[in-house]
Amino acid sequence: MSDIDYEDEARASRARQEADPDPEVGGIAVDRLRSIIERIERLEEERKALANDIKDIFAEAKSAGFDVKVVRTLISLRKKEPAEVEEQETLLDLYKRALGM
Amino acid sequence: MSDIDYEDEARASRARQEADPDPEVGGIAVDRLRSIIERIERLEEERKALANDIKDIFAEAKSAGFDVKVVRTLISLRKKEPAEVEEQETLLDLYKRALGM
Amino acid sequence: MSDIDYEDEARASRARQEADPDPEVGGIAVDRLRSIIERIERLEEERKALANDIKDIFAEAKSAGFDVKVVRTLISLRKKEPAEVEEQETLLDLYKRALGM
Amino acid sequence: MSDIDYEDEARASRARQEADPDPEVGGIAVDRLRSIIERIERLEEERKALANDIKDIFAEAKSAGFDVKVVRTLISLRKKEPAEVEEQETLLDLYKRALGM
DNA sequence: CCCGGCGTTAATGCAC
DNA sequence: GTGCATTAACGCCGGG
Repeated sequence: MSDIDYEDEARASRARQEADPDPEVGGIAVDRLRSIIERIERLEEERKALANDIKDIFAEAKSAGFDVKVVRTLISLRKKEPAEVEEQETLLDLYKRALGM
Repeated sequence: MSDIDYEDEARASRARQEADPDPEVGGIAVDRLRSIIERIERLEEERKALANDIKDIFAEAKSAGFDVKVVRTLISLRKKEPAEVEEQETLLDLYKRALGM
Repeated sequence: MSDIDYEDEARASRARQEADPDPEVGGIAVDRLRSIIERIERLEEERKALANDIKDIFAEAKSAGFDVKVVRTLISLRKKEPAEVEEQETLLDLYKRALGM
Repeated sequence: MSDIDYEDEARASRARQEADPDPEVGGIAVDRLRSIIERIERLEEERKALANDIKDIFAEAKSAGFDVKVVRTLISLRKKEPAEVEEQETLLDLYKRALGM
């Protein structure tokens, strides 16, 4: 363990931020770390907001009488290459027949 | 199975979209479904863009010498109530001691 | 916070384990906790072993020329009620037609 | 698309299973596929049974007054190398201090 | 008894 | 190609 007083360091860090081009605490580039974390947190908030919006739309779909699971399937199909989808379906049928299903 | 010709229906649907306030195909409120799916797809694109932004920042963190896994831990800790974190840590220590760890 | 010295308690606990029918450390039923954890760990090991076995079989399937993804789909279909599968497929077709897909 | 009648093939396949060392349906090694799927399904059943056992033990832990979440944390810590855990904790503390947390 | 939320787990895509 | 990290699906759990 280091004997640096990090509380004091933290206070001092803020005091010298204009003067020091690369302030460090315990060998850590404080401002860089803080910037990284805060940008990520901001973006995650936006992501969460979008997730909520999407959830709301699924709820709307449900209340409009659509089968939500099927709507999800449809969306995921639309993401894929049609040729790929066709290929997989063909193989699935083949395997089913092989098993007598 | 219905004997409606859905191909024709699909074409007809597009033709009468201005006139018909609630066009349906096979009992499905087409415009409603289309709207739902397109809005979700749009939001998912935005979500994906944000995910990429976040990934870039983690890459930046890594190249700046930070331990990405620890940065993640830090961010997740910041999301939680401090009291909750403290409580869990206290219990964890208690259980560890009980087991002689 | 308790003022019990857990280090001492831990040592004492080991000393009295034969004598005490319900040994506790810091209010924790030590043997109960240890039993719970060890049983879970044992079962998780078995689970992991089975997961490896399954992975091996998928690898075998792949090297035998089967499309692993399709095999997975097939297995998941077999888990579901046929009526349910049929229902979902019917709805999916209906939605596709509604969207002119 | 092939013009083979898979229904007939499936019936025929069962008829010749003793005689034919490598029966195929539509180019698929039927017995091989069936074997793969059935072995996987069997192993998955065992996996599910183990998962249930584990769940029961967590329920037991809960009713014995243990904090289930903390017990999970404890188990996951025990899976990791102690040196690794120590390293991560040290870094986490360092980063926290750098941020004045 | 059903529903939504949460946590876990399997599946996909990405980076090395 | 392998392993890892993310993301979507599933099942359990608590609340209405």
